[in-house]
Amino acid sequence: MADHRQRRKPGETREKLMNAALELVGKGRHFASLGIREVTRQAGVVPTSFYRHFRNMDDLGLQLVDELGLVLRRMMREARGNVLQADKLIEESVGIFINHAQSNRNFFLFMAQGLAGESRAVQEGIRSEMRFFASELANDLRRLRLAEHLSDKDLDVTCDLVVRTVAFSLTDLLGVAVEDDYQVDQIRKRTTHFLQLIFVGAANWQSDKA
Amino acid sequence: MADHRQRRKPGETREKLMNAALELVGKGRHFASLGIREVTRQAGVVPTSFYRHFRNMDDLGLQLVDELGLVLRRMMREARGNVLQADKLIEESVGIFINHAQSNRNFFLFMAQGLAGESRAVQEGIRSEMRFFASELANDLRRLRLAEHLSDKDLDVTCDLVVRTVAFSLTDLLGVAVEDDYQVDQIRKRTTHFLQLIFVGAANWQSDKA
DNA sequence: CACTAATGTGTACAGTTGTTCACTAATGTG
DNA sequence: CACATTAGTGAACAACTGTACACATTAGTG
Repeated sequence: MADHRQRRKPGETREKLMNAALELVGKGRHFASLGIREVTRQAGVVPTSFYRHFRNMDDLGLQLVDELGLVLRRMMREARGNVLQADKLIEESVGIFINHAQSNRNFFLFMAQGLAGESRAVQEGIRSEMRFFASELANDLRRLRLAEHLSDKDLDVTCDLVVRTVAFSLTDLLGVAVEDDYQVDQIRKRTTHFLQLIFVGAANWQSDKA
Repeated sequence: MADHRQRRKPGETREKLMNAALELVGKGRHFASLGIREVTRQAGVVPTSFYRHFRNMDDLGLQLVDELGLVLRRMMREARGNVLQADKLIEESVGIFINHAQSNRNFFLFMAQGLAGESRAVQEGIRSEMRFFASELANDLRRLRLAEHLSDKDLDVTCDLVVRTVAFSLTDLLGVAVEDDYQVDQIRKRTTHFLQLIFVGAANWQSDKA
């Protein structure tokens, strides 16, 4: 009777559910411990609605990974547009990365969790996104003529290490409050230091190889 | 009547419970998603026994972190004893690390999960273990006169990066089957390559700073 | 050897979970 | 505009959850 079930935009509930999961992750919960009822409750939706959009929680996780890919691509685009001088490349990139990580906090939290998560598929998806990211980075470095003395393989390893290092910094960043400027700045400096160390290593690689 | 409740060695059930949790983690479950009943079932113990040893699952996690510390210390001791020549230092250390990671698989799996886990305390505990590990590594490098041109701070950052890199490799390693020799060897080579890159960077650090 | 603290057990209960089902409203297609 | 499809709802269920309680057994103490 007083039944105001109304369908608004298509896919709206789907988004609400995905956001709800991210919100719970943002509140400190681990994705692997979330239940269907919990997510639907947070989304303000009846439990059965879940099945209209996802087969189970793993499925939801997979679709989150897809969206994560979009976030990463946006970040790359911005980095490519804003990094002008090569000498400030590292500082600027780290800055952009930290900004994105802060404004998409829950997404990156989900990513950090998923790396050692319980769904093999989600794990593989995130790894795949990281590989893509690394290969794009390698392209950029080639394009900017910043890695001319490195073999393809060595460049690949270097970029992989860079991406891993940044991903690990992510877990530092997500462990401190967004408004804790001091700590955030510490992480920024340390991450920059890491990357500089790696690039110095890459720059001196061949010669030391003998 | 036929009530064979018997107390064997003290702390035996405690161990059984901790092992049970690790076993479940080893089977692909995420620690954050484990329940008390589930763990006690796996341990072959009645649910109420759990409370004799732990206040809740977080508490169990914390105690696992403590044991993890012991495992890491054992690994360090072995590395210190077996790494003879400085020129093979990286290869040998990576080898020892991989061996330990394989034979204490579930422990390291737990560690990898806990880094982005749901209990802040566990997270902090693991981080603390990693810091300790890094500082010990710094001591060793100093002792071996392998980092004489680096400031304390730069050495600290370098060792931190090394530990993070190895920890990340851990997640690669735990993602492949123990008996998949080819993949394990790939990971070993890649990790070695990472560390060499970092050490080349460290060796050329000051000069490039200017 | 008696006694106390520690440990293990069985039962119980209220709350939550995932999932199914039949039903209804809105949407977009022809 | 009829109609099939999609999306949302509520009630129901059996299975499982964490936790509390009273009780039984053991270990180690003096």
